[in-house]
Amino acid sequence: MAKPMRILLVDDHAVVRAGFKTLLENQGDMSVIAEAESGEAACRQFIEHGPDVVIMDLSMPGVGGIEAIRRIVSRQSAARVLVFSMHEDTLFVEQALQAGARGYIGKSSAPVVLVEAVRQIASGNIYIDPDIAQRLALQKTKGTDSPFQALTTREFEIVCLLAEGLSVNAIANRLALSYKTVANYATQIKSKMEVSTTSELTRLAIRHGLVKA
Amino acid sequence: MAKPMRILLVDDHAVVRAGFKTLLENQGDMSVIAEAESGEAACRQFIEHGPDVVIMDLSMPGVGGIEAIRRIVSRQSAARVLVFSMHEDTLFVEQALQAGARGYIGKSSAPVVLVEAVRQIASGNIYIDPDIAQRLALQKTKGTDSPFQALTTREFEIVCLLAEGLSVNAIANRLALSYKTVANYATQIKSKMEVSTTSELTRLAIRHGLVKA
DNA sequence: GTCGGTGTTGGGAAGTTTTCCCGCACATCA
DNA sequence: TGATGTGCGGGAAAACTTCCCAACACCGAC
Repeated sequence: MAKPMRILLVDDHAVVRAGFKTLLENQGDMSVIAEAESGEAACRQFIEHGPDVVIMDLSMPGVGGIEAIRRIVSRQSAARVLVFSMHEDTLFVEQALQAGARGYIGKSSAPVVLVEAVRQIASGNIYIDPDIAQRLALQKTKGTDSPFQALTTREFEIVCLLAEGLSVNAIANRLALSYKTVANYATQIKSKMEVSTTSELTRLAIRHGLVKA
Repeated sequence: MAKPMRILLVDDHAVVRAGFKTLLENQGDMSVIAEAESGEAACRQFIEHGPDVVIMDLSMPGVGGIEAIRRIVSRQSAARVLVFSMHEDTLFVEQALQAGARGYIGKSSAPVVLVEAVRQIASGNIYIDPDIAQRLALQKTKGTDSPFQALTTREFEIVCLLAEGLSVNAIANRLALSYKTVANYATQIKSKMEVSTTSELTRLAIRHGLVKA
């Protein structure tokens, strides 16, 4: 038998990590060699351990999952990152893949799908939950109506944080950007979304599933 | 050894269920006898199996976890429900306990806490994640159950308009007040509600049904 | 390869909003 | 008949927003 796959598990949720770890290691050929509970920690662990596969939750405090993927992939373009996310909104899928993720599975995926996805990605393939892939394809064919699709990656990232209630300053801090940059983005986003207050933006984001109420 | 605890696992997230199941069954004296992925299914499974403990996620599509707890407890007031939730917002904790939950642990709880919580609840005790319990107690000493009840009439009026997306200026106009007055109210409201951004306030208002998303 | 388009990052300056502190009016209630 | 709570708003400083601009990287087109 080949040597076990070396997996880095990233989720801010300790109980979920523990569950995953048990689940994966029960496969026999998978080994969770490191865990991280933030984007920053994920980058550090990635550099230190060079895992075969990274399993990454998107919604984490601090630098979010998308940004973590971006950092990891920019350092090591062959990195194999599997996103495991609570949101199945196709907007997040697109953003994650654009950031360099090799796979995406959602909260309603069957456990066997997680394992299968890890295997596929470890072999260098790309794996997207069939359900999600189908929806994504469907949306692509008929164009779509979410106003948020007009946003760039950065804009999307910022609108999520804004809608979650972070201040411009807090966002600048989290993303390591100048306060001015974030403020400018915020203005631009409101203009693109055709709203004038942060409150309207928040409600729009909630309606479109970018954040929960 | 006593016969194993019979557990009903409720989470709309199949992979998380699988992880939990493995984790719990590794304890030796816990057995997941049924799973459900919606509030409705949870009620049916509860009636059918009469588990010793129900582990319930709150955020589920359709009838949410809170409503499921309410239904289960109304049918069987001795039911032992442990809430395991992504949100650690005390609003949810209060709602869950009020609905009849016997325990609450959050996303950042250690795995050992989940196991401990299950044991405590199975023995008829109540278990709340210490961190959360502390925050809850703190809030109780200085607050009421619906945070918006602490607001005066005028404040309430203004918070509704703010959450609907009106600017301070627009509100001043509509209510024929000085914009200074409204701005001062807005500040005071945020302080009372313990939020720092309008976005947080909006989400709070939506969660409490003051406005629709 | 150069060119233009687009995305990202931020400075400058002016304008607007927020915040904090204060005072006044008025009603209610002990 | 004060004490208190509520409604209202001014002043000043701090913070934020907006608009306009510039540099840089990257990518596709010619």
